[in-house]
Amino acid sequence: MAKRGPYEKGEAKRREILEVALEIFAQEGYRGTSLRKVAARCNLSLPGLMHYFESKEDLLTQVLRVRDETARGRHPELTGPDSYRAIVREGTKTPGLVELFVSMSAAASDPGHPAHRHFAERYPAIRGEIVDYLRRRMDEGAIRSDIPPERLAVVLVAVADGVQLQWLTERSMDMEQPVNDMMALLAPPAQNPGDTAH
Amino acid sequence: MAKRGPYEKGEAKRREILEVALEIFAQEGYRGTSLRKVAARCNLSLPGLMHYFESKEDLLTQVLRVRDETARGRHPELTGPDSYRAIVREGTKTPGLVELFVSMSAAASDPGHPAHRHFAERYPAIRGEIVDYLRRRMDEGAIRSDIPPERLAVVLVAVADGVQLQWLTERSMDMEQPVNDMMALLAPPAQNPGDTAH
DNA sequence: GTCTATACGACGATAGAC
DNA sequence: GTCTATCGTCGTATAGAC
Repeated sequence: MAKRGPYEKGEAKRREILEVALEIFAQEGYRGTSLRKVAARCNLSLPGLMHYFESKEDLLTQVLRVRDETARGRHPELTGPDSYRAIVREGTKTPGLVELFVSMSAAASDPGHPAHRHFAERYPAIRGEIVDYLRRRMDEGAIRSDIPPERLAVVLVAVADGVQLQWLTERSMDMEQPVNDMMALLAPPAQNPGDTAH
Repeated sequence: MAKRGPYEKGEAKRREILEVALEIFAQEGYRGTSLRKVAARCNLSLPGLMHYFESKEDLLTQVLRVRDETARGRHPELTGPDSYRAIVREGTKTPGLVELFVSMSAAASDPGHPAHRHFAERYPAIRGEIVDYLRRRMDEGAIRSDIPPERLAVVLVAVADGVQLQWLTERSMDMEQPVNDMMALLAPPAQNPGDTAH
């Protein structure tokens, strides 16, 4: 609102760059793709491209952010395992972006890396959503409640991420099955005779 | 045995390089550590170091292999979750090597990358060991058997890897808890009245 | 604010002398 | 087996046109 005039075009260009970068990484993979190549596809010189970003790491982090938002925004109605399956199904088609995600996870070790903040905020947010889902299903009695939902959320996120690591080298791997198995493990154990059974 | 003479010194030097590299990556992290720095600590020039390896990627892959072997070799008597806990406890002290592992996982996407073969062989091997463990515990009745051990192994490896990803940005995270929770989830459900109960 | 041109230092890789 | 020298490319930094 407050920003008008010159900002308008710049912001549009910035988004264009991010989308082009996203596309290139998806097609040709993140490794071996230089910023000069990205700049060329935007009809820009390298410094021209860097005018919009503080560093390469900054650009990559924003690419990751855009990827996250669009992936989730495409299926806002899905929740719980359904949401996971939809996201995984798209990840299968863009291995380069999965590679980017994993690479950034490693780079984000450094607290000074811009992606550090990104992951530090995203993980709690994602786990929070999962906790909400789990609590709801626990109240319904559809999920065992002997382990607190906060701890289960850590496990579920780990399964989702870890499966991607295996899938990167074993493309034949079914990324949905492990999460399905997890949900099966979360089914409540057989009730004791005098519990809530009729 | 068969290799004598010139090979002897070369092999020793090669191992020395790998150990020095392992040490540097553990201390200063894998990123921002150039091969020239590794070479310097070996009293070698860069080409002198590269005489022993085909490429940087090749060297890194071998570092990863050495790390794997020594980590497992240090606790050969442990099995199942105990083995995992021991390995995790060492990983906590060397974040640089965890970072290296995750980075290599991403790079190994490319079938032409030397680490691709490494992971392609290691994952089935690790899962195989887990399957053996699970089968043993299933026979004892200590673990539920409604999901085949091969599928559970995928889930368990995913949890182990995925927890590391979260831990890289959230160092306060307890890496053992999720695996403990997984083991709790694997406990057999309460038996039906007419099962094997006396 | 937007962008090009140019240069810089460091990287991994390689050729060839010793 | 190890070196010096050099190459091409990377991300980055600065000067200045528009």
